[in-house]
Amino acid sequence: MKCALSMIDIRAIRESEDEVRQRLGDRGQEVNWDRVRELDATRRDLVTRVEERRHRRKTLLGEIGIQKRAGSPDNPEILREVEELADQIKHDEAGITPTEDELNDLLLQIPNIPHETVPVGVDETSNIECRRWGTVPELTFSPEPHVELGESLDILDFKRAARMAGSRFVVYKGDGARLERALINFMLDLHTQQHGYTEVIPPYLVNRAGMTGTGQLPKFEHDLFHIPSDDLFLIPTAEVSITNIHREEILGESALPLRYVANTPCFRREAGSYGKDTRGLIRQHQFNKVELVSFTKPEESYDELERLLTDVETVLQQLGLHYRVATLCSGDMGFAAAKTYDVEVWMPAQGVFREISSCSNFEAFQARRARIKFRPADGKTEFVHTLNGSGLAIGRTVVAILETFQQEDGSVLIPEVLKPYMGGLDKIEKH
RNA sequence: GGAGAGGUGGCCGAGUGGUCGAAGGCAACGGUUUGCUAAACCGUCGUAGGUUAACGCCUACCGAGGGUUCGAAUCCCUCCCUCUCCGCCA
Repeated sequence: MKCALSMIDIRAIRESEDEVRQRLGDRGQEVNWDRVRELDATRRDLVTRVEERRHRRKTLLGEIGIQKRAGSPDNPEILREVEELADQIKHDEAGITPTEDELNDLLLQIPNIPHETVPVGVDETSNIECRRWGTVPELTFSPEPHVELGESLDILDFKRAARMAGSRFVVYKGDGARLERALINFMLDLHTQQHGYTEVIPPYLVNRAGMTGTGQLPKFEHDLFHIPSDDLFLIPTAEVSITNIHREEILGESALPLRYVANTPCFRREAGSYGKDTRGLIRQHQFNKVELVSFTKPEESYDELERLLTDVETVLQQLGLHYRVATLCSGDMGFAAAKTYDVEVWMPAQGVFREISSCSNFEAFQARRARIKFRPADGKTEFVHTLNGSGLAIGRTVVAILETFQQEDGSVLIPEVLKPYMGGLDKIEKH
C-alpha cells in the first residue's frame, strides 16, 4: 500500500488540526478540512480491516501448505473461508485507492505553513524591509532603460528573437552575450570557490514526479512549458532539478549540509502576467539563473537560510549594485516556502527595486513530497530541510549593470570583478 | 529505431510456487579481546503503513501495474528503466 503523500504532515493535521489551520492562516482558506479529516478516517478504517483479514487469510494459507505437505485431502471449510476473505479484502481495497487518491490530491493543494517569524499579511505591502546596501547611483543625466541601451549598443536584439520565438525572448549578441557568460562564470566561481557549493549541470527537462516533489505540480501546471509527447516539463528554475537529485534517498547525517550550485536556463510560461513587464529582459520565457540549493538537518535550516542570503548578497556587493532585502509576508510567499527573503536590486531607469533573488526555506515540505530523508546517528530517519536561493538571476543582473553603470555617451562600464571574465574589457561601447 | 541481456535489502549476490522479508558475503553500528590500530569472535543491522501509554504486534513491499493459483520474489502479460551490439546523431 502506498504511503499517503503529503506536503504537510497528515499526522500533524490529525493530531492538531486547529494549530495547523491557525498557523496556515489565510493560506489555508481554500482547504476542505472536513473532507480531509473524513478521508483520513475512512482510509484508516479500511486499512485496519484489510490488514486484519489479510492476517487471518495468511494464517489459513499456512495451514493449507502444511496439510498439502502431509498429503491430507483439501479442507473445503478452509478453502471457502479463504475465498470469502479474498472477496472482502478485494472489496475494501477497491475503496482504499480512491480514498487515498482524493486525500493526496487535497493534501497536495495545501501550501506550506509559514514560519513563526514570517509577518502576516495578504500582499507585498506587508513585507518587511530588513536592510539596504549601497546607495542610488548618482547620474548627471537621466538614465536610459536597458532596452534602449542594449539595442543602441547592439548587444540585445528583441525584434529578431520575437520573429523566431515570439515575445519575451531575446538574442544576446557580442559583448552582451559575453557579459551574460561572464556573470554566470563569476557567480559559479564565487559560490564554488568561496562559499562551498558543489557545481552541477542538471537536466533541464523533468518528469511529473520531479515537478510534484518540489511543489510546481499539481497546482501550477499552467506556468510550465510541457512536452506532451514525453510528458516532460521544462524546468522553471534549477531548484527543481537540483532538489530532485536526492529524491527518494536517505542521506547519511554526516553528508549534511549538502550545498549545490547550478547555472541553468529557466523556462516560464508567464501565464497571467500579460501586460506586465512586456519590454526587456525583466520577464522572459527563457532566462539564465545561477541557483543555490541546500539540504540540511531540520535544526540547522534557519541558520542555513541566513547563510544562503549572505552568499547571495555577496554577489551584489562585489558587483557594486545597490539593493535591499525584505522578509516576505505570509500572503506574498510561494506555495512551498516556510520563509522567504527577497533581494531586490535598484533599477535606475525605472527608479524602483526589482526582485533579483528569492531565498527560501522549505523546511520539510519538499522533502516530504520528494521523500528525501536522513539518518540521524541515534534515531529514526527524518525528513531533511531544503532551501534555495537565486544567486542570481542573470538577465535581471544584466539589466541592473547596464542601467547602473551607464555613461552619458551611452557606453557601460564593466564592474571590476567582471573584467577578468570579459578578457580585460572595461566598458561596452558602440562599435 | 533494430537485436539481445538484465532489474532482489547501503553494496555484492543466492533463491525454490507454500513459515522468504528473503541464504551468504562486504560495509556500517554496539560489544569482547588488544599497549594502539588491525585481525578474530558475539550481537545489531531495509522502508512504509496500521495498532499500542510503551515493549511490541500486525500488514505491505524482491523495477511498476495487471493476470494465473487455495498460495507467487519465483509462472504469464503490459509498461518503465539499465546494460551490450548495430543503426543514426551533437
